[in-house]
Amino acid sequence: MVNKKVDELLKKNHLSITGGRKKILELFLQHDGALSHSDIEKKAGGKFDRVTVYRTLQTFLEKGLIHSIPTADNSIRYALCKDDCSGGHHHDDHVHFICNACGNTVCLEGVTVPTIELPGGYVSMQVDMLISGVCKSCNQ
Amino acid sequence: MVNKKVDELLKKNHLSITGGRKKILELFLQHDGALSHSDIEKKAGGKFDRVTVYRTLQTFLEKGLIHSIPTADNSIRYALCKDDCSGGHHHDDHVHFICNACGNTVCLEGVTVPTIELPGGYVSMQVDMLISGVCKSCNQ
DNA sequence: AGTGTTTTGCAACCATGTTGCAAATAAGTT
DNA sequence: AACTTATTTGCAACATGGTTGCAAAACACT
Repeated sequence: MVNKKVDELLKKNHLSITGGRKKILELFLQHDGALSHSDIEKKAGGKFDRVTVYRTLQTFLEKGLIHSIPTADNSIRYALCKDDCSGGHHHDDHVHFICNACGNTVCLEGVTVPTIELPGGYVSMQVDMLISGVCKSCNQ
Repeated sequence: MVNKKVDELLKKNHLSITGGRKKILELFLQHDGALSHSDIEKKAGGKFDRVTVYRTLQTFLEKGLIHSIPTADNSIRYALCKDDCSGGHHHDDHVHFICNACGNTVCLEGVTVPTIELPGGYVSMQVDMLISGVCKSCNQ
């Protein structure tokens, strides 16, 4: 049951179990891809206030339940962290794929970010890869 | 002289030479780092209308003079394309570094984006790398 | 200098994101 | 189950970011 999983996740992260949080977590679990704020608002059917959605996403981010994906069109997307993003503030490096055809964004879990040689003096703390192209579903 | 270079760049791209465009190009040439829309507005000292800045950036993007850099905080930054981004719509892959200390964003020209093995069915068209950490200047 | 095209500034508008505060809801206790 | 406290929500209001239409100004060309 999805509902049970949602409750567990919230409890594990010391968050009050409320309707809004449950609904948004469910959406993430169901969708299997990244969601933007407006995606969530639409899918939730106007049932929750805009502000609540913003605050919930903010909370989930801080607790490490989701991570944010930068995009070129100024619309942050969020995706569930598998394995709780190794629990805490230190996020893993991610490879994200944005499909130009369907607009969907997915987090490629299997692909590892290669190590990069930076010029002297630069210290890397986090690496994000953004790959755009055509995804599996759209590629016939 | 910077002024001459600016004029040349505009002429080469079949753009009318106007005060606003010259000023914005100068800012990019001087700053050696990525600029956001609001950066430009501030640095230009309120001399130009907000709309003009937006439209100028849009034009520069289309002509391949600048490229946009996705960021995690929903504020697109723009940077000059060295070598005119190999002239045209096909942008090269870029590695961008965002400093958590000074907030500055630079385009690391020397670093090449490694080739990545994507899962079957995925076709890559463009790759962007976003590395955050501490930059050379801030690292003492 | 004169003419046609391009660019600018203004006003108005919509989308996105934030803050303060009172009302509502959840959690913990007896 | 009722009560108390802490947390969360919704509302209003605001700030910022970005777009569009249109008339006036600036530019390019002869």
